[in-house]
Amino acid sequence: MDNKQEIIERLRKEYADVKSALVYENPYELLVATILAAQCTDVRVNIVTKDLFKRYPSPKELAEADLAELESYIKTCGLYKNKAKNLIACAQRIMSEYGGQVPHTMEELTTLAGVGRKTANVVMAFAFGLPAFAVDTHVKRVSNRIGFANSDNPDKVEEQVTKIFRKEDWAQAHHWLIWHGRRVCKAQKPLCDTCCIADLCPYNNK
DNA sequence: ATCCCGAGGG
DNA sequence: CCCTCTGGAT
Repeated sequence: MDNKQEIIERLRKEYADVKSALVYENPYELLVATILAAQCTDVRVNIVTKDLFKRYPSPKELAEADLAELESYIKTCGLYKNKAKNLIACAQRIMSEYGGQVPHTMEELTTLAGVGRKTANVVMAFAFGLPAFAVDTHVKRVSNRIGFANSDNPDKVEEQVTKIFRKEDWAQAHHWLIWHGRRVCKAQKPLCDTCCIADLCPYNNK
């Protein structure tokens, strides 16, 4: 078993129980929550969406939302002017082009305002169970440190990492890398002393 | 001061 | 490649 496969098995074991911090019932809620999550913590998103989805339970209500009112709901998530405008445009397009249903392909999802490659991959993987791999800042940082990727470009990281993990592991691998990045392989003082793959990691051994 | 489960535009 | 958008947590 080569080095990378051993790293994968250790991550699988270490984070066997973890799942997304953004757990939502349907594609609409996951899509909105993921848009709100840009440059914002998952904890803050979960607080905001509790009230948000009472007021806007489906794309229909969100498409008819008043901009200023929507902004007041999501203000604490940051980047709120962009997000509020995008959310309304996004919901309007879901109503007019997709019959009120969130689409499930990369091409369709990325035509929605505020939805880029990362958000589209999250929706495909976790709302529709499709083989997709989303790269966020944690995934990018950890992948580069452990030698699974060699780029600052998220699209390039996605391309490189998806070749290393088996397709059936993509959804879980996304969470392994996120949780490893948050708990251990942190941006600022990574906890290499207690890391489960420290002996195999190029970043720790350089 | 730095980062957070980014996207869009130049 | 660069920049801007943004409040909150540490």
